[in-house]
Amino acid sequence: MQELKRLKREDLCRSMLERHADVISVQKPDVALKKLKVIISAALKLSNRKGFQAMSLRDLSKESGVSMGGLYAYFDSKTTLLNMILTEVTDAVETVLGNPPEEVTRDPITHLNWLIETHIRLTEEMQSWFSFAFMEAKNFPAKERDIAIDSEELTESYFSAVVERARAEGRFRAHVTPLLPTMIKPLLQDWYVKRAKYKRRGVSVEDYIRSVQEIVLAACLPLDQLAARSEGESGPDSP
Amino acid sequence: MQELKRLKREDLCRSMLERHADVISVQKPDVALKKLKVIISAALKLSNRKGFQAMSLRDLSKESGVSMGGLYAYFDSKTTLLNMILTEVTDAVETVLGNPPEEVTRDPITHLNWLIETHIRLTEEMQSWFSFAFMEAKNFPAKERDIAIDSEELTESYFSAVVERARAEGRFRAHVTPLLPTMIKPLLQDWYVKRAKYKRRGVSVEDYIRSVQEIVLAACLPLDQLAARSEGESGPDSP
DNA sequence: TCTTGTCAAGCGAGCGTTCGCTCGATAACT
DNA sequence: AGTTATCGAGCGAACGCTCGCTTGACAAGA
Repeated sequence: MQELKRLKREDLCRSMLERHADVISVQKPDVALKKLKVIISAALKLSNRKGFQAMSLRDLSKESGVSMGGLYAYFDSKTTLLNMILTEVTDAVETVLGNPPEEVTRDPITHLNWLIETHIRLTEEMQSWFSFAFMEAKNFPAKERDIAIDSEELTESYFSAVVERARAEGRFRAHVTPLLPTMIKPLLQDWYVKRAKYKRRGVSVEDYIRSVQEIVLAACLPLDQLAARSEGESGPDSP
Repeated sequence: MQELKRLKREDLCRSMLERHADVISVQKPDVALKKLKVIISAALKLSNRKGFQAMSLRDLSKESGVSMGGLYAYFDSKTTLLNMILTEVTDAVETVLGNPPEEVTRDPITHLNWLIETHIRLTEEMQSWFSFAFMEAKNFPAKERDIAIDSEELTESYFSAVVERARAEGRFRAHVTPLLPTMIKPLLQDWYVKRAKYKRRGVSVEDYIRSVQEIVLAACLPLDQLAARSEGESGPDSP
């Protein structure tokens, strides 16, 4: 989980600053970083409350304490602001899920469990970013919508690859639905999409992770291994 | 599936006409029904393309061929239009899922399979309505958002009830995650939320239904029954 | 030490546009 | 002729975005 430590809001804003240096007119890095953090925090808060489209730049100005003109020192259009946040989220997914620790990849089942856990913990850590990026993606301008879709497909491909490998190595039972990798995604997404519901019901991240892992493994592991697992509850991942 | 037959756009619009007779100023029923159908079809088409908020009433006027003033003979505000469609969707869910045929409810496993199949077929039949109602629900005004949330919880309660019954009757294995009923929902929703993706990949409704049923049953049935099922592929639902 | 010049940074009234919505005029029936 | 249905120009408000102006920190010149 050490990668998740690097994903604090400050680091993400620093990365945004570098990536979009051409449209950000503020020169002094410490001033720019401090104010960008305020702006992004306000943008996430407002657009999580009522959606990105419905968030007016006047709302954002009031919430962040930065004037209308001041905002445009950090982006050249509202769509660019969308793009900046979106890029940071999709980059985080690729960085974190695409670089599993070496010891995890030795066993495909361990790898599968790691992907599930890490994805949920990542979306937990960056909950407002993910809500922002994917909940209303279909209403984005074409280019930004494609970024969101590509990111989703990339995530699915990580699951497809590890499922395919487990199948090839004979670690799964004879019949596993070919839609399994696709269907893992909605299970993971529900954690940040319906976050309020789970909070209200007192479901912890750990409960949720374990539950998704159980459902996924129940759908693909050989039956004798399922039996062994349910006897030694909370047993190790690797055989 | 005979209930689904009743859910044609014409019937839904007729129902809307009755339910909102107080705000619809057009008197002649046949004229009103015909025009309402055109308006609703256009509204669903446009808001599925770019979201309800982003759909302006001028867009709707142009798409439907009804003037701005003409539209206001059928609703007194844009929010009322939202409410009219939303109410029809949630009502359809309640009517269809809440009234299973008697022969289905005898066995809880059969009932569970029926709920999964019927929910997916319902959302297939009314795909644009469901996208409209739930994809951007969190950006709705408070009252309409609550309607959408209540409808979701009602759906979940149907699954909770049948899962609880199966558990009580000893039809499930010893350990089943308590989050199972909650997690069925995102699996069902993915069918209309990511409809374009499944279409592109050539996944049929039947494939999808079977896949969800497999995953859900694998998570709760006793292991020996799972073994029996996988031998006699496409076996009957009841033992 | 004090004055003055400079310029990045920030401000907010105001631009053109589009929004949801209204209403008096007109058209189409009975 | 009288009722019902439809129209679309027009309203005030709010939108994304701009631009002339103010501010404040800092360094050079006296």
